[in-house]
Amino acid sequence: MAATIKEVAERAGVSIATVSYVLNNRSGAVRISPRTRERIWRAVEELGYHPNALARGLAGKKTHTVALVMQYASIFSSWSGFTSEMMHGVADAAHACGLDLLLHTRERSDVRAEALALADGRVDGALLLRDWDDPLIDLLVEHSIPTVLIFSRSRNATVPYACCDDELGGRIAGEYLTSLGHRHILHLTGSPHSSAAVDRLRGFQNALHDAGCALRTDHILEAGHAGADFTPVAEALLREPRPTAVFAWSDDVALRLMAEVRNIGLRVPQDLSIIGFDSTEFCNHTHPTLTSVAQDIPLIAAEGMKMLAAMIENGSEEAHSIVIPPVLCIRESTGPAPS
Amino acid sequence: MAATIKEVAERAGVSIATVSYVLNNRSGAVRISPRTRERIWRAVEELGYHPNALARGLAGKKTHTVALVMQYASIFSSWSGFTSEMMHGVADAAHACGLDLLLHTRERSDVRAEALALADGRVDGALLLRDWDDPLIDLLVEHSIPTVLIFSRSRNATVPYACCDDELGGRIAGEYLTSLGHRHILHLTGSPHSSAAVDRLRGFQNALHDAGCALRTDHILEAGHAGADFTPVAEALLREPRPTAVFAWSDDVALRLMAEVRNIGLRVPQDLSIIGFDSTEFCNHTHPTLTSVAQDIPLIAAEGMKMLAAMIENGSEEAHSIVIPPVLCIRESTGPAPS
DNA sequence: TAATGGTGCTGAAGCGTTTAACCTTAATCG
DNA sequence: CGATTAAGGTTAAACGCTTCAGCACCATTA
Repeated sequence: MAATIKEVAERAGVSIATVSYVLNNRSGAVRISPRTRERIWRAVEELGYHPNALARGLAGKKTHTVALVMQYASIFSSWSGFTSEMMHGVADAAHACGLDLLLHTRERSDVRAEALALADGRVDGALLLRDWDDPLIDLLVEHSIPTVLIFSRSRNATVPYACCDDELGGRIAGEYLTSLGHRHILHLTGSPHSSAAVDRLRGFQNALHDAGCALRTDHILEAGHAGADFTPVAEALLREPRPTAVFAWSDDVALRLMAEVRNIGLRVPQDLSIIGFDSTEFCNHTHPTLTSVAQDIPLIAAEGMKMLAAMIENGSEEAHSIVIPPVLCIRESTGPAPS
Repeated sequence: MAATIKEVAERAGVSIATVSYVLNNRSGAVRISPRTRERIWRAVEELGYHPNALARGLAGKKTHTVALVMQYASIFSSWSGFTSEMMHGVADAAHACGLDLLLHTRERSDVRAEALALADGRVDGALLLRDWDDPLIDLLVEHSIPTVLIFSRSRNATVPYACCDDELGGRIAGEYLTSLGHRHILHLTGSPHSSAAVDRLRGFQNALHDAGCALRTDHILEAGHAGADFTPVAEALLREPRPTAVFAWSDDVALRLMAEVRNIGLRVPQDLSIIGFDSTEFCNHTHPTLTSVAQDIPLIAAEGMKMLAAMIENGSEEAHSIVIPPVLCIRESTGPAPS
């Protein structure tokens, strides 16, 4: 259907090889006169030729495509804007690096199959948004597929990552709330498989400990993205000693908490302060607006993509992980502890 | 690096062709004894073999990959959850159809280049989330790439589409607001290049007209997704005759409107009713919760994907567009017109 | 005049599959 | 007993591209 390199060669009256050299501008490898170049480009133009990416990938060794591999379900079912901002960053950076994006959102049940599928030649590398202990990571290394983790640390030293300094983020939240005078604080954490959630918890715990009001075990509740049950949270809010503040590990969770809190009849922030994480755009549009620890999501995503591009280019050497510090973004949902 | 079909053949002691036949289970084409099959599968297992998708695509004629082509910038910069729900639907359906997803989010400046890139052999078809008058559509048809539009009608009869009945959606909003007694209503519309925005406007206009309170021209304001300027909206809200209700063409816009309205000092819904479109999850979490015309985003996305899969399978014949009716979802942001 | 070197190109071998066409062997038939 | 036929494969030509190795030609140089 589409024109092939052969047709271009015929029309320009040269060999296929010559066309290939000109198209890839492999200067130095072989010299081609300006006149011949000119003729070839004209033929390309006239035929509307575009090289076949499959053939190119097969013959050469690069496809200029990377996979974005996500945890299924959990990721697109969240409506916090995290996903959108991340995709934005990833797509931007990929484009800037001249890479195309193949989306992988399979169940994580058949990790081996997923790894094999990723090794089918279509991609030069993989950007992973997965649990930090995901077996897929090691499998990709085995298949020697350049891999970078985003929004998670990596336990495999050969796999670099780009993420927020989540421990610092947790600490920031803790220091801020205690500085407001809060002593009894609830923490809604994420999955224990998420290094981000775990780190935020640890940082938060340390901050509270340093402030002399250690986090109670029964004040740590897991509240993943999706339609998690919030009744334990409601109970904890009313149980003595009643918390006067909540640190939610994500804006997503914070927002759902706000609705819950309204139902109970507590006022934010007079009765209860709430702080989230991510500081996505909609924090400005809730009522009251949501105080949140801000991580630069597009930046982190983009940095991850750039690292991956570099690994693909130069081999996996010298790829160095990157950790971006978060900053506190104070809005209306937090205030002094009630006396 | 990865095992090839050749190695499998050698290990199983058969020819490459035999392996190919067994792997693709092309029964009827050639017969292979159970014992040979068995040996081949064992070799596959032992070598961890997975066919190279590029070679397969080159030799055969299918890649089992489709492109999801989006309007750049506009799409991931929205935080309303539309994008997330759509991606969810698309990813799900693609997986169900055995298709992989290649993401295309280029600028729409170089449409010809984009079309050529889509014709580079990597994809069997394209799912488009674009302006309804986008020149890319016709270009893809020229290149005879199976194409389906989602969330937009198509002006090219050979390109089927899956979308919401947006005109009905507009009508529903109009009938509901007029039934509440509102006579002066503001409409925040989207881009004139979006068939959804245009259709919703038309349906809304018709409904108001039928109710005997035609929509004033100065009560139609464009408010696209991104950081559009809202001062004209603020002005219109205070200008006589003062609107008592607003129909926003998307939840995204409605949410930003709510913040704006709070600044002005109007109460929702006592002073001003607000109705959005999409009824994404966060409508349940705003304060007050947001009344909205609900379209089934994942369903529409999935139907589009299924149509595309069918077109790829059976050729472009008999593909029939699908239009899903929306329903009204009443929450707290709308109420009777103030007397 | 022969050797050397640069210029400008071409031939052909891959890359890993699919698939139409053909080949071999042994059993079956008339 | 020679001809069919079925079973169970194999051969080799694509698919569209990259790239190494060479080759012909002309202009220098020794």
